Amino acid sequence: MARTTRTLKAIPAAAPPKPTPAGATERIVEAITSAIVERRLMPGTKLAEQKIADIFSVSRTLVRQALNQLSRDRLVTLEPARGAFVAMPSVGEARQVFEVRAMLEAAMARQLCERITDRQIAALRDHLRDEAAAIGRTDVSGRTRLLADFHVVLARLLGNEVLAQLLADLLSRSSLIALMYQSSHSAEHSQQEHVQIVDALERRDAGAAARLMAQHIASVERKLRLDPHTTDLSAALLPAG
Amino acid sequence: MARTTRTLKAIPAAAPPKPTPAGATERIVEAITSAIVERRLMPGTKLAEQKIADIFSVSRTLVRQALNQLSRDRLVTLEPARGAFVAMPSVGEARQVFEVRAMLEAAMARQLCERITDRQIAALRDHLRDEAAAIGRTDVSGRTRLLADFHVVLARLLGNEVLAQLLADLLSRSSLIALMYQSSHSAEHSQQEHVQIVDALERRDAGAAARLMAQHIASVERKLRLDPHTTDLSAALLPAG
DNA sequence: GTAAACAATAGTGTATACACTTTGGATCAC
DNA sequence: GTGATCCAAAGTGTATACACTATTGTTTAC
Repeated sequence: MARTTRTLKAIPAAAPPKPTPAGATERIVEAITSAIVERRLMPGTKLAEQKIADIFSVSRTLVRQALNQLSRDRLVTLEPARGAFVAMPSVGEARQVFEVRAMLEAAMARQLCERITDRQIAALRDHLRDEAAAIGRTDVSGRTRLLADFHVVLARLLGNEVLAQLLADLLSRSSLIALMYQSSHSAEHSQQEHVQIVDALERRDAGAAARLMAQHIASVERKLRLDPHTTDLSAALLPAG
Repeated sequence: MARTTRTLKAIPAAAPPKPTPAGATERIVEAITSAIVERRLMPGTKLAEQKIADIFSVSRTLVRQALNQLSRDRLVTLEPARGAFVAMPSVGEARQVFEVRAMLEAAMARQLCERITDRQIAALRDHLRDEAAAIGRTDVSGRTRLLADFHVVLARLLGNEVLAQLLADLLSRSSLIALMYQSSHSAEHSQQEHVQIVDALERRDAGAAARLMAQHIASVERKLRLDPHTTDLSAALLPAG
C-alpha cells in the first residue's frame, strides 16, 4: 500500500528542476554584494536583519549567515549588539588592499608569461573585446564587473583557484573602495592598460607584464580621492582649524 | 526607589573583568583551529554540531556560526545535509597554496628591504631566538606556531594588516597541508632558512631576500609527500592494480 | 543466500521564541 | 528652558523546536 508512494524517492532525478535554490543564503549574499558594488547600497547603510529577511521571505537565521559571510569579505562590518552596516574602508585599508594587489598581480603576470598558451591569449582578447563593448554601450554596472573580472580571469589562466578566489575577494573590496572614494579613473583608461598588459603577455615579456600590471594598479589607486574623507567631524566642520 | 540600582549602569567599568568571554563563537573557532593545527583532530574527522555544542555548553546556533567561519578559512568543509568535516586539502590545492605564498611572500620580502628599520630587525632577531629556543625544548606545538608566525610577523612589519591577515589564512591552511601530507621538513632547517632571510633583510639585499624566501617556501613544499595520498579507495586497496 | 526495499535513528536546515541591549523620546527635577 | 532620568519601541544574540535528509540495520522477496 505504501509501496507506490515510497518508491518515488528511489528515482534519483537528474538535477534540472533546481536553477539556483541550492543555497538560499548564497542568494542573499549575491544580492547584497551586487547591490553594494553597483552602488545601490551606499557605505554606512544599516542592514537590519528583519527587513532583509522580509524582502527575501526567509527567517533572520539565513540573513545572519549571509551577513556573517559578507563581514568576512569585509563588505559589511558587524558592530556588536548594534547591527550590520555596509563597510566604510579607511584610507589606510584602501592603501593596503592596493599594495597587496600590486604584489600579487605583478607576480602573477610574471608567472603567466612562462605558461600562457596562444589559445589563452585568444581568450583574453575576447575578454578585452567584451570590455570595449560594455564601455561603448556605457553599461556602467556591466563594465565595472568586466574590468574587475579581467584580473580574476588572469588568475584562472594560471590554473590556480586559490589565487583566483583570493583575488576575487580583493577585487570586491577594491570596488567598494573605488565607490567610496569617488574614483575618477575612467573605464577607457583602465581598458587601454589591460590591452597593454595582454600585449606584453603575448610577447612573453615577463618584466614588462609585471611592470605594466603594477603601474595599472598604481594608476587606479592614484585616481582615488584619498585625502578628503576625514572621519574626524571637527576637522571637517572647521577647515580653518 | 529604583534609583539606586539603575544608576549602576552609569559606571562605565574599565574592562578587566572580561578575559575572553567577548565572543563565544570566537572561542569555539579558536579551539577547533588549535585542535586541527596541533594535530588533535585529523583530516576527515566529522564535526557533529550537537557534540561540539555540548562540549562548550552552548547551543548549535553558535557552533554552526563557528563552523561556517572555519569553512571560509578552508579548515573545515561543509557537505550539505551531511555535516562538517576537518578539511582534506587535495594535492592540487596544496600546490596552489604554496604557489600563492611564494608569490606573495617573495614580493613582501622585496618590499620589506626598502622600509625595514634597525629596530624592526632587532625584533626579528628576538623572534628567531624564540624559534631556536622552542626547537631546543622540542616544544612541538609551540615551535610549529612560532615558525608560522615568522611569516605573519614580516607582514606586520610592512604595516599592512590586510596582507597579514591574508597570510595568516594561508599559513593555517599550510599547517593543515603539512600535517596531512606528513611533512618531513625539519624544524631546524626551516629555522636556519629564516635566519638567512633576516640576514638578507639586514643587508637590505632585496634580490637575495626575495630569492631566499621563494626557496624557503619551495623547500617546505618539496618535503611534502604529495604523491601517495590518494582519495581513490580502490587504488589504495589494490596497489597492484 | 543475495540483493533490494523498508524502517528507525541520528543529524542537519530553517524557523520561531525569548532575553537583553541599544536608542529615541517623554517625563521630571531644577 | 535646560539638564538628566526613565520608559517604550526596535533590534540583536542565543536557545529551542520542528521538518526534512541521510545513514544504518533489518526485513522481505526471489
